[in-house]
Amino acid sequence: MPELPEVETVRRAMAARLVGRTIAAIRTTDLKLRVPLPATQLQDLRGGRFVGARRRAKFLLLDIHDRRAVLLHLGMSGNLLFRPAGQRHDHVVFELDAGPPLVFVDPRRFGMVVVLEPGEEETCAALSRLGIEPLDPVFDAAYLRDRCRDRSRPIKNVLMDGRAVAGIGNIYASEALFRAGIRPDTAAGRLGRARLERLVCAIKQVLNDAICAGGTTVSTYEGTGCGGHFQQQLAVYGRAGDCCLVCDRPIASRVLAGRSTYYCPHCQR
DNA sequence: AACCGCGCCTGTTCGC
DNA sequence: TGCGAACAGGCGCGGT
Repeated sequence: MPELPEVETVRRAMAARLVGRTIAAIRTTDLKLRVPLPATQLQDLRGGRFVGARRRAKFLLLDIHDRRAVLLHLGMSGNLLFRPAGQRHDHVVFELDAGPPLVFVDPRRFGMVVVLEPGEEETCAALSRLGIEPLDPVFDAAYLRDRCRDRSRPIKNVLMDGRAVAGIGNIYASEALFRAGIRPDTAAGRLGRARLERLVCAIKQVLNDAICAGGTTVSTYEGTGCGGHFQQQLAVYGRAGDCCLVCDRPIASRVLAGRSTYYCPHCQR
């Protein structure tokens, strides 16, 4: 599922291949995604030229020359692909002035595509609720400690709460906690400065490693173009019952905040 | 106010 | 073998 590293991978692909292209035509389906597709607003983008590709948490912003922007969320099965359109689950098709069209594909329809008019980004509710970026230098142990202070909820829930730090999903929360040697169900408020320092380090490291690998490819998400290969570096996610790569004992799993969580009961305390 | 649990979706996997 | 149930999950919302 697309989390921060996967969205960043798509962003880079858009920066390389989409920026500079002009929209020749747009086609949309009638199917409702997370919100209904704004068919008319999308049609009105015809003639617009893409001038930038940005990421905020798991949101993508494709900037148009006239200060409008296309705001996308890949949900859990969304993708942006340069290829001929017409397949099942193709929801939005951007015909371009050169090359194959850009297609927004999303089988499970948890994704979102909206058009932001000039200035609308600043007032956009979905974006304004977001916490800070985990790869931003302002995300440090002091910040995380502030978000954990007096909290009894599990640390994994804090990491997954986009209002604190945005873009970490289920895969990378599990992986970062493993790298930091912290049990996912540890009450956030019980973590001291040293452990939070380690956790912040582990989060940045695992996200950067995954971005370098082009993201994680799983059954529901093949990545953009050739797809990422971070799944080869997963230490705990999806490995319940398998041997821990460090201590050889079995990886455990349990549900936290309604999400499967994987950890090594021996390496994580 | 904080936080948990639910529902939205569909493709895949599992058990009977 | 074939079918339905369970599961996957980001996120907003409603209830506690």
